[in-house]
Amino acid sequence: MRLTTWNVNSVRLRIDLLPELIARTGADVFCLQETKVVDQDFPRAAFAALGYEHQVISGQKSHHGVAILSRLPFKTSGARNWCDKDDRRHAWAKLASGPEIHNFYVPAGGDIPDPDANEKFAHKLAFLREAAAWFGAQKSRKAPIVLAGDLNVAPLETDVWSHKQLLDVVSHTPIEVELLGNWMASYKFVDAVRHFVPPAERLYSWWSYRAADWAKSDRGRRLDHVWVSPVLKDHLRAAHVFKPARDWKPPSDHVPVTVEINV
DNA sequence: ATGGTGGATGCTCCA
Repeated sequence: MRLTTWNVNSVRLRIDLLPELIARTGADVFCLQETKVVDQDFPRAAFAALGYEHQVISGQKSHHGVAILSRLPFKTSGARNWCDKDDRRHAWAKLASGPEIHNFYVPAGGDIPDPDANEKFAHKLAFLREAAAWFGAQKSRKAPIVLAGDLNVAPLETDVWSHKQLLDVVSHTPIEVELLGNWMASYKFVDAVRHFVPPAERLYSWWSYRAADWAKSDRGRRLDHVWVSPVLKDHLRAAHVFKPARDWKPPSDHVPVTVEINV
């Protein structure tokens, strides 16, 4: 099974890139974030026509929004609210024969890395804590789970273009890195991408729109992740960050991340 | 130190 996570920054603007995306990733399952569209306007038919007829969509007007689009059938699927908000930031699907998939869009957190001064940052920290508590409370921590999404945290020093310069920049602050680590530990998740790419090697999945030349300045961050639960660790086959997508027209500021798992 | 761009929306917010 190949699973691709991609923050599309508007699914309707990115829809024409789908055939290329499918050709490049061979995805059986897509986890999309920032779809930015209400469910009734989601381009369901375009995905179905390409073979992704199993869909769970949780969107809202203008902001956020997630979707799982799959060639493989679901046994059950749904969406969940976090932090008592009805932001659409999480969808899940249990494959009929395969793992349970969770797709997350963690709050970006605003600009000021102080929860007292910035309620968006407070929300982000609360979200990370609540997610860790939720997975930690699962009765059996043995289910095969793939957790993917834009987690809006770059945990390793090599996940950002400058560890020192980003220590006080939201996405790479010590408290965010600690809370993301707690979330991983809550279910003993394994970072499926770093399983293949050594931590010493720089790796990014996002480059700001605000650079004159994103590739030349290369000030990226690895915000998009795929984690697997321990039982799937030995089933991991490959991981790939599809950097050329940053030059697609029109580009998302995030690129697709694909993981291949034997299931 | 600052502002830079892009998306959805509707004369601004969010990333």
